[in-house]
Amino acid sequence: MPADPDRTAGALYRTVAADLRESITTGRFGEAGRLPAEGALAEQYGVSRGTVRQALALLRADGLVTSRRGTRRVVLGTARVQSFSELLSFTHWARSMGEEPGGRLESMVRRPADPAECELLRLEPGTEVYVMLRLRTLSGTPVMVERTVYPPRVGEIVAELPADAVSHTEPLREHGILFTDADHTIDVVAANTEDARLLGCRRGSPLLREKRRTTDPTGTPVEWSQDRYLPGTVAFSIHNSLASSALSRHARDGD
Amino acid sequence: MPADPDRTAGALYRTVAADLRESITTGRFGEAGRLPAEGALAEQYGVSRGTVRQALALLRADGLVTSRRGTRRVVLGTARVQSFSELLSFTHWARSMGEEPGGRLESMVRRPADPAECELLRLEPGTEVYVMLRLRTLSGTPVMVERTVYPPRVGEIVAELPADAVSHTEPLREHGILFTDADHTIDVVAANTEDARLLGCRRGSPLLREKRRTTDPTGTPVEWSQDRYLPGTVAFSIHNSLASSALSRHARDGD
DNA sequence: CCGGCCAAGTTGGCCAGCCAACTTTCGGCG
DNA sequence: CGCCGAAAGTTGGCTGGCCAACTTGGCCGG
Repeated sequence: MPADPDRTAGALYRTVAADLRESITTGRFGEAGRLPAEGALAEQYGVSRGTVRQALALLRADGLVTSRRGTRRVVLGTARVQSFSELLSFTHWARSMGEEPGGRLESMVRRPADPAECELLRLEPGTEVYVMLRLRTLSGTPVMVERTVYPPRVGEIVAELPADAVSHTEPLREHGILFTDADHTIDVVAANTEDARLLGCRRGSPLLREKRRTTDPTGTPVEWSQDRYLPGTVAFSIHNSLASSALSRHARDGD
Repeated sequence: MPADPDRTAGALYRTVAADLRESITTGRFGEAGRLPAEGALAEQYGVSRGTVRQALALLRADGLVTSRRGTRRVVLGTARVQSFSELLSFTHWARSMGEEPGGRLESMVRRPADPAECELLRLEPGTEVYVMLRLRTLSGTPVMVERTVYPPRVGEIVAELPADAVSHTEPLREHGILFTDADHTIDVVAANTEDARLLGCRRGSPLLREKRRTTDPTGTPVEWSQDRYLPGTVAFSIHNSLASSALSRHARDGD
């Protein structure tokens, strides 16, 4: 699967968006320059203005351009937003940076879900889930501990994978398990004994935690994961704007 | 300014979106139920299908509903996405949680910008900037240290505010300084001596850091800020999907 | 009873057009 | 020279329509 989803689909507006994105990042419109008018772009690409507007909406959501009534769009930044899969898949992300991803399976157990897990994965109480613990490495050095809970349908497939499989999301996709929507929560926790042992840090030392709940196109949860990163190895980056915002700030209230 | 931007604008699609959002969060369509068809909604609200689609695009971006070709939309979650201003303004955010925000100005100095600041705020080398250091509190207890660099146009206004002003963004808005787009980067840092003194923690103890660069509608940077939160006081939450994604994961490479 | 095919329902995508709101520019006038 | 107003340019918003792609459920035949 190509890295850029804009290029994959046959949708016209994604093609236009991809082309504009490249023009922007290569500086064709200048550092803080202005884009051609919607009408001009429509004529240039041979599409309707509505299609151009769809393409520009993608760029605006990524924080590449501003847009307000009355003036041409202005280049905001020469973007770095990766594709959705680079965010979900550690493997994909690592490779896009030119690093060699690795994973060591520590444990994989099957047990009844606790009430909280049932709620998150939307399962009947007592359903069996698959709980995985993996140490993830970049070019051999440990950077992250991954604790993932899978519902049966997904866990059955993951359990069959070889223990040294680097990527789990890719085989899952081939089995028809699709990841399309994810909710992330990011905060700080202290390393517990297990974290410390696996990551080679001291117990109590700070880790960047990403909690993630992923669903498939039907809205069915397919994954509930807690990833704990060593400081200095990763940072999360988000763009938001008045036009549309998916980021929020929460008070923490336990796990 | 009302909390919900959907309600403020006269735009039809925002009104529809706000109404649908409420219907979803009050569970009118069920926990994981299905929405009425676009056509049905169009008739119900007396608008065209295109307008309904615009409204639904907002909900999809917020992670409230899925959408795929062939089936009705499905409720994903009963959302918690706040308005854009609740993310940018500590004051607004605190009040929406029922907490009493406070701020103590530690220092406000004017000095030439260093090269990195010039780059970020897009200023000529050597331009004078205003550097602010503030301790932010929730109901009296310190939770965050805020270090903000303002370009002259903005800094001049902030410098005139009383030292005990709780909110800075609100007065700025009244002076015509608008915050519309922001890039956030989230990671972990160790508290330095100053952080430790202000927050009452130990030097070297972990803090959740949010770096933020905010621009106005013209794309001109108006703020560059580093906020450092005590662990356990805040968490950041993001939704992303295959359809559109503004979140990304980065390798850290210094500040 | 099971499986496959077909039709209805639904969303994705694209087009053409219209008007309103807003910004910028430019020229005229004081 | 500077201010103000008009006009041109541009994006936001909304309508109505059309077809394609896809999902679902039911019908029919084996």
